Amino acid sequence: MRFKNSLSGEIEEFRPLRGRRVNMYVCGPTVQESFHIGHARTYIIFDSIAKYLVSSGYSLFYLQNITDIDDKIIKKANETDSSALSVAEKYTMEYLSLMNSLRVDSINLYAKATEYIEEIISQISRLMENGHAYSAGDGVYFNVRSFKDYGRLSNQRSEDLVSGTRVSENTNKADQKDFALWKLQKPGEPAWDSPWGKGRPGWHIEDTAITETYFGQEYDIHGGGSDLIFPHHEAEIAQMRSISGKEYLARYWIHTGMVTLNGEKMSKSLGNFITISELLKRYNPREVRFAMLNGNYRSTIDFSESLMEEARKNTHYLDIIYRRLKNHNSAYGDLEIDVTPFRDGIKEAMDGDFNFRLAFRIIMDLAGKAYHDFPDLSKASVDEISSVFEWFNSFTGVLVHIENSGVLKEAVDLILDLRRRLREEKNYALSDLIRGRLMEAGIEVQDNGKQVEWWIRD
RNA sequence: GGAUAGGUGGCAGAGCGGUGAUGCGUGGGACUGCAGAUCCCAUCUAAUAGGGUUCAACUCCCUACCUAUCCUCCA
Repeated sequence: MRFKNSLSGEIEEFRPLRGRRVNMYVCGPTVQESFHIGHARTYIIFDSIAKYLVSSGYSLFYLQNITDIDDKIIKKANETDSSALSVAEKYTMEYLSLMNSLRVDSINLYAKATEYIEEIISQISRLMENGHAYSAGDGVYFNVRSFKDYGRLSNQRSEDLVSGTRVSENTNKADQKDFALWKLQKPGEPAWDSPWGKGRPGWHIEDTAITETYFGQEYDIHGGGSDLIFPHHEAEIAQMRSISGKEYLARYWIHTGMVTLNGEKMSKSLGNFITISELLKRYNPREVRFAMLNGNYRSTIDFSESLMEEARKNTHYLDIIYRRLKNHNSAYGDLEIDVTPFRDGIKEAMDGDFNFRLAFRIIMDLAGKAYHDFPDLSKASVDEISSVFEWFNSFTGVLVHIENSGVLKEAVDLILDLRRRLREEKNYALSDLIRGRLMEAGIEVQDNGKQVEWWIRD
């Protein structure tokens, strides 16, 4: 398996530190505001990458943090006359629920920053002891000059970094590049005890505290949106490596591209975002996943209706074929289709820097072939094709869930059988009424010649 | 100004040093009680500009220009 490592800028062969075991960490959200399509894209991509790693035989520990204490959360709490805790809790719940809707369910553990204060303090103490951090007027800072590789991930030379024009000067810092490890409490702010006084952690330290806890000082993959490369990921590297003295924090870094709206980055601060909830009112989760995966994961995508419509069309096409394969209820033919080239093609696409777009194209080709030859297919071929679909679905999550057993199926089949008789009697008024009512109840019905197909709308 | 991706047909987007992927859209046809879906055909002097390498460049190299993102919080 090969993919682009942002640290080197090269596509590299993936070699985990310990055999088939893989530790992957992805930066989660700050829970202060509703989540938008950009978040959806990043987390859907990593969900699919995680699932692909698992389906390729790796034993994966996928860890994600949730930033539940931060300046913006406090600001939001003040604006809404509530506590930082309740703001964080509200949006944490919303986040988890959205991820659940989007079938993002590969994360083994969500770690909240506030539950790792002890570990955070331990890291800051070690940084103080070995001279990489210092206490200043309003908190504790990391001394960037003390870490020679600062800038390596983002390819920035340390000297080029501070122009001073856009950053409001903080006179407590010894150097403008330095970043906060611990912020001392201001009136009304939530705070924890520490050797440097009551306060709260800076943004970057939670990640290394959490990853050190579960993965140790060096691990395999670190992911996140490309807007986190600088300064966030640079800071994480500086913190952990200054403690560990090791060559790496994570061996491989994967960064996802941004989502723009009318050519401008969708972001909380600009306010030009479409929330995931709004999107889910108009498109089902599988369509959203398709749209977010259907392209190079590192490229910027411009969000548009046509992007979503294309995803909708393609998803529906796959649904039709997959449903037929799974609900095969007519005679089999004797045509054998060799699925090996399709399976290998998808594998090759995915192993080559997670080329979802190409994998999608190949599954579409297989779908077209299956549809075209459907009546002639042998049972073995139907099963083989289904298994390719299922494997594909195991990491993309774009296929429809097939309801092909149970009480509901019995009931719907019965209703549709009665409707079939009405149609034979040309009682279209009643048969259309039944179809209409089933549709209202969320059951799609399609008449394809004599075959009637139905499924539950999602 | 520095860094990182890119600039391909109406749109989205691959691949390849030498047969113009594919999807969406559009046009036409087939099928159909209706709705929906599907199928077939068509849609093309496609490569930001200018140099260079080569028998041959969209594909390699250089230059310019343009776009997005980062250099402040951000997925």
